[in-house]
Amino acid sequence: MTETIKSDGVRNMARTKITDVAAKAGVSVATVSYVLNHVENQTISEETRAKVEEVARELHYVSNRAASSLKNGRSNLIGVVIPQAEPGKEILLSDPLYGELLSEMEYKARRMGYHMLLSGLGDDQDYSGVVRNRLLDGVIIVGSYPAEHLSDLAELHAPVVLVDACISDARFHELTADDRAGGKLATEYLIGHGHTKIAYVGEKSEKGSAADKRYAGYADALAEHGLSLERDRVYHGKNSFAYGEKVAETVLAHPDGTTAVFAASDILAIGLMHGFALRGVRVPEDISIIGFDDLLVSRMVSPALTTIHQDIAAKGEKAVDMVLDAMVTPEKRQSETLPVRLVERDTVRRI
Amino acid sequence: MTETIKSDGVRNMARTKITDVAAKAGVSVATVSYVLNHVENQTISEETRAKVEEVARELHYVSNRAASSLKNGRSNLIGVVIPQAEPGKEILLSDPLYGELLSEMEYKARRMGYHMLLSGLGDDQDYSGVVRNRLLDGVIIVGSYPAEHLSDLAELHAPVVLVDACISDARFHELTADDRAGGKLATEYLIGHGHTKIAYVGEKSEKGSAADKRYAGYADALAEHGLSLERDRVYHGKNSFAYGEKVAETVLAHPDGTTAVFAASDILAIGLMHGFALRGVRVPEDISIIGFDDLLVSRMVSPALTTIHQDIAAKGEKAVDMVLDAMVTPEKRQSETLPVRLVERDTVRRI
DNA sequence: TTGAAAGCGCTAACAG
DNA sequence: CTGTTAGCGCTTTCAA
Repeated sequence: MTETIKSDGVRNMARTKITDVAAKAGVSVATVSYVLNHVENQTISEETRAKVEEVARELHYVSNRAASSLKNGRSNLIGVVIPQAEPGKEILLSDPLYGELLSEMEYKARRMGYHMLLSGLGDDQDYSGVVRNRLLDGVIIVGSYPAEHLSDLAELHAPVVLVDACISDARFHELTADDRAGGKLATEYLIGHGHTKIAYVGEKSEKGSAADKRYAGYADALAEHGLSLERDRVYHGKNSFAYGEKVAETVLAHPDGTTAVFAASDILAIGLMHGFALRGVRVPEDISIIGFDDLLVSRMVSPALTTIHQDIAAKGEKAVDMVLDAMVTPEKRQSETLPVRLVERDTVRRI
Repeated sequence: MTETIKSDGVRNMARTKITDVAAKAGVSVATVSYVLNHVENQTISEETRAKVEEVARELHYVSNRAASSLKNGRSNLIGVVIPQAEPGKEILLSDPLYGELLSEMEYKARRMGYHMLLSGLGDDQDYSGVVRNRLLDGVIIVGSYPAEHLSDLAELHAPVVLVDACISDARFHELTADDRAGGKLATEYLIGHGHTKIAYVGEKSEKGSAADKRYAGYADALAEHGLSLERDRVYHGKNSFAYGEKVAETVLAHPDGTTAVFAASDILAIGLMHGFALRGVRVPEDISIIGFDDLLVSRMVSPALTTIHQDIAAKGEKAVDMVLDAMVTPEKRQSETLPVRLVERDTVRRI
């Protein structure tokens, strides 16, 4: 390793490269490559192998992935995209759900020998350029993606897994929770506790989105139990704590009263709880509430939130499994729906 | 773009490359490179420039970063490391703080033309191999990093910014919040509200860590106000909701009573609140509590948590600024301490 | 069982 | 103002 001056004037240790290892070990670069990459069908004498490995260790050799990527077109990189709520702001910020999901994906990817490239995405932006530029081996998109750029994604060589996407598109693999069943479960639980004046609070969102399916489940349950879906008990807004807090007032103002709320996400439910508390309305004594997601924080609020649990850890891990599988069998389209279940805590009372 | 069969048998569209653009535009590859990279000091006729840009667009040309990285040794990639709490589990999972921080860093990096490589890290692992393998241009390490591998990091060509690190090491740039001042501020606020029996709950952690400095601030405030630091009012445990919930009982069991708690993190404070609620102890009527961090969730709990605010968004943005600056002026060591401030909400009462 | 050598696509020094 | 060309470090085919 000799001291060199780079053209930009930065003083740098020249990196050990495969030729250095080859020279010191007295073999060719090919042999070094074979040994270090554990190339199958390439028989190497035990002696040579040991020698190469020893020298590589001695020289602290680390391969240059730019070179191998250039050669073989792969990057060992999975791109994870979390589209942004607001243009230019907040990516995973607004909902802790994303942090939990990401965390799991990163851990799984790492165990499988991949790294994770994390990106937010503005409303109108296209990710396919990044995929090509960085030679990403696979892509996971969480949430919605601008419809006008879906085709560009589809033309990529890299498999794309859509997690909780609004659209169902045969060109992509998809992973969701059983949102409709969960919405139904939540609503039936309220009905089972004697509630009939049940409000729905959820994100105003595209057809086919998770929120939309949760709403459908709400409608299913009402219909099945002979309750009519009253439009004025349905509140649509942003999927945020702030909106929940704000809409609490509107919910309380319903002329006929409301005894229970199904919030389509925990973050909304927690906002509602806060809004109720602000107005001296007690949960669950005065009004019951059930959420959806089972965030880590949902058991931290007081009272602890009754909610529909989705296994976020499993979702993150599964998403990575799916891209990796798709890299091996690109022709097989994968579509998975993860089960949900009810978690009884303290925000619903029997009336 | 012709259809090719790769050696692995995968059918693939051959990528448009710079030679394709050059050929179609009737110029050399050098010219294309100059135009597309906006190379300074390289005067290109407006006509040529326009032609090249047009052709590049027509052909949907996207450069191959493996090739440029190989050539110039840079990746336009910033590595962000979040050491794991438990070996093999939970990276940013346990504390929503990380999600907020990450989010900001990613957004800033993206605006600056970089991508973010996110990694967790086991207790004994070394990141320097990744930095060399991926030619990372800069590294941000959040939290603690295994001391035995610090030297490897220091030898890298890439600048390293330690965010909230335990150690202060001249070989690295560092970014922290003013934890000690914050700890003092919190404790003084309690004292100012008439409290004298003030407990401290915080993570048992290394000397020099954020938690340690917050504790020092607590001690400062007590000393300055003539209160003695009673060891049996100091509770050390894991920085988690669960520990806060559990330790609530111990805090309440103090023979002389405790009227206020300074929790060294919001996640602990919220755990404590929950633990108190479980035991029918009201906040702030029966016991006051103040936290540290001002997480998004801290205003979501009821009552909303009084806490020391640190500007997590600013911290994330600053961290990225610092690595980018360090890439330009590697010789200048940067060390920044961000201010904190008190946010009065509803968990401390005057006695 | 090993080695020689041809690129992968791009940048930038240098020549024109 | 534009083009030629020598690599960057690695993988892999083919020959020995």
